[in-house]
Amino acid sequence: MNAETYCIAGRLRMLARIITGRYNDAFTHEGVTFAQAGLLMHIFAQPGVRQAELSKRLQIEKSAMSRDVQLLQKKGWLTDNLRSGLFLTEEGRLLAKRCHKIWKVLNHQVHEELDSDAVQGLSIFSAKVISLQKN
Amino acid sequence: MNAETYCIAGRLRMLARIITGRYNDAFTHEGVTFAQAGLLMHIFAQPGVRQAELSKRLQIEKSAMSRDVQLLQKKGWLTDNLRSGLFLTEEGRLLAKRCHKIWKVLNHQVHEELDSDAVQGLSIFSAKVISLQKN
DNA sequence: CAAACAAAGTTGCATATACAACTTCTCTTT
DNA sequence: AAAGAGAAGTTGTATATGCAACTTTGTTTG
Repeated sequence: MNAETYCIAGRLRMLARIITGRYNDAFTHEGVTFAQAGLLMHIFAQPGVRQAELSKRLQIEKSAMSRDVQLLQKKGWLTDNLRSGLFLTEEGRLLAKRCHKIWKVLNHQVHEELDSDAVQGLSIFSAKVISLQKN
Repeated sequence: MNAETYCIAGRLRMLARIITGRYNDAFTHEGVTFAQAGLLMHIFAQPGVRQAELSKRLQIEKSAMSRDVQLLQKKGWLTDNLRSGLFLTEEGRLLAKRCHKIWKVLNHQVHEELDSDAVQGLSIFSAKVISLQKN
């Protein structure tokens, strides 16, 4: 390992921009961003989940989460009362299912393109960051 | 390596949020975000650099870059003509130097906290993504 | 029960980011 | 030099994100 310490934050942010772009492309024809699709899939998998729970799990600030879910609701994918658990509308459920299909194929493709060393590299990094996080 | 393929984009975005928060904290008392500090340091290191060049290097969309540099200018850290290369004002140079001191210490701390396996994991991942990018 | 407190959610404000469309700049070729 | 092409930069519009302050909701306790 060389002594030249590159910027962890800068690198991560750049990678997130690159990969987010790739995922966004895959979802454009459904009219959603990756961030929206991700939330929809989380809510689909756990109907009634609270904002606070998603906020912790995804490490998104609660006010950002509040606005994200308001947007999903405005688009007609979430039922009315956002304060007592999140539930998909029928339209939201259908969309979430289509997103999941897209995601599954795409994520598999990306895993293959990056090869297992790269993916494992990210896993190791991720595990370490998360382990420090929980303190 | 297990068969359960986690979401590369989701993971990266979460990590970027976590680490960005950490870096932002370190820069708050200078009144800059990490993103701003990073740009200042790049421009300090390469006076006269073009937006297009930074845009490619950091993989930030050109319109986003345009607004980022406009903000730096509004804050008094960049000289007038943004279309013919970016130059720091005296105030900008002083700030960039202070940011670099902060960054150096912080980035070193983070490298140590994460240990070399984690950092190397990110390097491997990063190298692979960037190699695919250049096609 | 009522006041106090804590947790959850929202809103004001600011920044970071992308895509599409437009403008400006630069260079080449005639 | 005029025209055209392509690169660079900007602007309109929308989303994603964070911090601080506020409101609402739920729990604890005197």
